[in-house]
Amino acid sequence: MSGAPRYRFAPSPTGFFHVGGARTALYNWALAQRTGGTFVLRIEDTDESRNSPEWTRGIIDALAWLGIDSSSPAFEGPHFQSANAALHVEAAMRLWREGHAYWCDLTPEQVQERARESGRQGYDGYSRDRGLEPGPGRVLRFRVPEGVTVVEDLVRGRVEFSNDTIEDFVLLRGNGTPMFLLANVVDDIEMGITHVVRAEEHLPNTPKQQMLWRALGQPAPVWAHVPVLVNEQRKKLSKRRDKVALEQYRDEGILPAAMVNYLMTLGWAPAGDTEIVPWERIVEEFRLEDVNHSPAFFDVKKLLAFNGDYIRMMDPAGFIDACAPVLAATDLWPASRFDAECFTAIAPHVQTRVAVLGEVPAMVDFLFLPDAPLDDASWDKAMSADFAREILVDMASGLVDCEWSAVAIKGVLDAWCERTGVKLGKAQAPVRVAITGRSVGPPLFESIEVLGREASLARLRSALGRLD
RNA sequence: GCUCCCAUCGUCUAGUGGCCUAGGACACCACCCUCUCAAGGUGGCGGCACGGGUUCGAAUCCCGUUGGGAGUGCCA
Repeated sequence: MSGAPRYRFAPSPTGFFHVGGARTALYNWALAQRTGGTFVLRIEDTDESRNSPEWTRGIIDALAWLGIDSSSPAFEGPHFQSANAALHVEAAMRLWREGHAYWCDLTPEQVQERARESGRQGYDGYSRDRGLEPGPGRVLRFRVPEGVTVVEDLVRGRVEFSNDTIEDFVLLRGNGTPMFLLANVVDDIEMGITHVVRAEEHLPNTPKQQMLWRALGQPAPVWAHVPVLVNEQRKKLSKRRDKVALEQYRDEGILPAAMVNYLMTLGWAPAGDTEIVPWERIVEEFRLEDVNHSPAFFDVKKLLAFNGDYIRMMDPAGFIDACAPVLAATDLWPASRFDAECFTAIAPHVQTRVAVLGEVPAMVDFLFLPDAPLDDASWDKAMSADFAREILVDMASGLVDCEWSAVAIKGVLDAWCERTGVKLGKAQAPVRVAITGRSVGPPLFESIEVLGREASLARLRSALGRLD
């Protein structure tokens, strides 16, 4: 065993990959990368039946999307906690033999009853000195020593817990199965974990775990409890009310680099005046000691802004490639009508106009539909202009034999504007609606060029017909 | 209730006793650019929760108040 640090990451078994978990994973990964350490993935559930292969697969896919590559030498796992049950029980028995734990035959109801009578919280240590042997229905409890437990935390500093506020917690259930807390520590020791970087919500449990490490004869790992992610109500992100599944953002067309960069700026900031920085710089600069102490609001608006920046940073070909999945998945047009060349031609114009890839299909659908997708509000507004009919007639004739380029097409409209004195900004509106169906979208003349002469003329005539 | 954590613009943050008249980013507003919408450019709005100390000097250190949050299972 070398001295290289080993960082444990354990996603909470929720059925999806939580954005908060994603950030913690990134912290661990960045640290492992910089220090030459190892990122140890652990699936933590003492109940094997809940460790579904799909869930594990999903975790690994999500991590890969974030750039945490399971085939990297720095990546280890997944380890399944439930596979180590025998080891957990063995450790518990050792703690009992050495006097660090004792058996208790009280039922949960009896424990509650005693607490109610004495007016004190939790278990009162009733069986501490009764010298009970193991037996069915009996739980093994840890004998919390007197004194104070000091947790040295890399982000919080020194945190003290008076041991008399910690009850003798259960290690082994009445049915003999190990509790999470025990399993966790035994696995950490077994896997040589040196750094535990996780969400702040685990801080109150830390003294218990640290006592377990000591009782098992091991020096505690380095702890780091990072602040939780909250919603606008300043409450911990919840599955019910908040959008917390990483997969959902991925499916909507958030770029992994943008998500990674944004997540890293929650509770931390790279040096300098810009927060948009490549992963390499994050690896170089990120320090747990610099992580903020207070909860951070997960701001989707800012995520979108980051994503827009990342979209614009892509080269045109890269953008086109990135759009492929959303274009293939859309049901806005029949798949057979999609034309890759058309999309390639219009792509640079949509690249500056979207914040997520998911917006792309709706912006170019008019190119792949037989007719302009009609938006009534846009139509009513644009066609109410008194020159609407006139301009459509003029374009319908002008486009018949003009040179087929965006500039030439613009020239036709410019000429009309010159004759009538109508501003181009006004004059383009009815044409835009006739061609694209909407009042907003990519630049008009390029759109017409890409659409083609025949289709454009057909749409102008069809709009004219509709005007009557 | 008990234990623990936290407190800089609306939001995310920089700041570790003098470089602070508190810097940046997102959002918002205005202007410029412009065929719509964006993008881009320029500028603006806006903050150290409160009260006491310590110090020549406090956003920064200490105490208290208030306000938030988390944990409190024979769950993980």
